[in-house]
Amino acid sequence: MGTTQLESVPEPKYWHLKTVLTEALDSEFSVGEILPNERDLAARFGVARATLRQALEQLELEGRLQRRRGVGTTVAPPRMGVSVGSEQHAWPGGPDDAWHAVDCRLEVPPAALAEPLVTGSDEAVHVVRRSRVSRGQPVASELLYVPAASVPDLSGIDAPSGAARARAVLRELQHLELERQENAVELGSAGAAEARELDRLPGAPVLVVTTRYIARGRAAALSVATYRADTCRLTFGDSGGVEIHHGPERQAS
Amino acid sequence: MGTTQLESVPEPKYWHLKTVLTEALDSEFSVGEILPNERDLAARFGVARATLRQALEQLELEGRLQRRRGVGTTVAPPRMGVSVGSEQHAWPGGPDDAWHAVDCRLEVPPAALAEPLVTGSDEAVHVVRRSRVSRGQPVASELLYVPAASVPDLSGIDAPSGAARARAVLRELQHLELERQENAVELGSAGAAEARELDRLPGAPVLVVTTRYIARGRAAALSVATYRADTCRLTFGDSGGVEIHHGPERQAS
DNA sequence: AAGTGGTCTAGACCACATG
DNA sequence: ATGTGGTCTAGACCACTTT
Repeated sequence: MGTTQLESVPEPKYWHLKTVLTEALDSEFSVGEILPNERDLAARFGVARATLRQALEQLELEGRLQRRRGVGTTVAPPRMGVSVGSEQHAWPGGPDDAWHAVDCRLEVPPAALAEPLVTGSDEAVHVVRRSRVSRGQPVASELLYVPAASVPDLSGIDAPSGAARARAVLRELQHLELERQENAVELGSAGAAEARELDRLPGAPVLVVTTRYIARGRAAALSVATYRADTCRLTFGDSGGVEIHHGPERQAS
Repeated sequence: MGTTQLESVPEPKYWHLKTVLTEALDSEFSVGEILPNERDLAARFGVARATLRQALEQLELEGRLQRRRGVGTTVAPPRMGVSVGSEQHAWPGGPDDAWHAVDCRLEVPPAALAEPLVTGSDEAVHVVRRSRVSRGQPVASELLYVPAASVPDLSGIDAPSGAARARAVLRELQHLELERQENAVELGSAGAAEARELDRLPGAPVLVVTTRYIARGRAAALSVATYRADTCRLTFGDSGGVEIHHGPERQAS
């Protein structure tokens, strides 16, 4: 024959690059190790920097690489499993929940949330801001919308805002009997605020977990939590979750 | 004073573009409507095509747009909620599950899955391929790994492969008593095979749902399901899920 | 054949972190 | 000051769908 009649559908360069890099990561690199810079890598592979970046972007999306402006590109550790929507339903802020309250303000929620909250469109609700840290790294940022009707006894609390008030709202929530909770996960991108909180650039991919807490047949609270998609694997249902390993990938010295 | 001393941190053009486009989508466009082509849009906004594309990519990632090569860019409908990990644990292939079996082969699973499956590294297992369609659109593709030990009575089945054998394997699974299941969700990108199955380009963002089915204290099956991240919102726990609406967005005529 | 989005290039400049 | 990744440009060509 002579010519190998394959390549009738030549795969894009960045795709091939990604494959090569993935194999290199699996076999020749250690977690935490820094890669050559983009200009050198591009030259080494004989492609334009933009093409190389296309491959690196995908690898970062898959949690294999971590890139930081001004610093460099490093090999990322395996994603950490973070548990969401535990089997035994529980209010946020209860014992053994991984969050810590940051702030609380009284605000009118975005129009997009009016329906699931069952509040009037212009009705102000308590907005509790919480953050979640795992292994010393911020992994999620949450906005918890609590209609005033869900925490009727919120009096005698002098703090009009701040972490103290946030904890007070969460404490009052526990008094309600939780019927059930509804969860949803979808892909999103970090807004300016979440990006700062998660130590990422705006637009970074995030997993958005929306939880509706139902009590007495009504939505007593609505949580919108954004998790770093590059570093997190969300586990739910029963304990733990499944560990997936890439390759040899030793620990960097 | 004079100059508005803001813009000390000027936001990137593509970010601003994304904001403008989002507002336009919310107020001036209908679901299914086609946008002007990229060259025209770029010219209209006075930016390079690559910059415009950066904005469009993010909007597609967020499920607001749908782009198809050779066709154009259209306004995407709201994401559809697809239920995963139903509350009442059940084996795959049971009554009222949304999947349909496609194929089944006997293969050695990728090394990365050996540990969660608890099989020997070189042990072949049944690999059932299933696909899931919702509203006439493919939304997910699954590989279900079933160790031979989990389906001991798989004899008298003459079909060595194909959909018939796949259904047989699933049927045999029901005989085991399911202890519990462990779920995890993470972000990934479609490989060549999944991309074809999901009607997307390779590298498209997907939500990977890994489920480990536990019976008699051992992993009796392992499912790796990849969902289209652009069109799907995964719901779990109790029924339904939370509906989020963007804006007016009328239905296209 | 025409029109669309997808890939690729070779540059330039900017924002950020570090020495 | 230097080096990194992030943004942006103005072009070119390719793969695909539709007419």
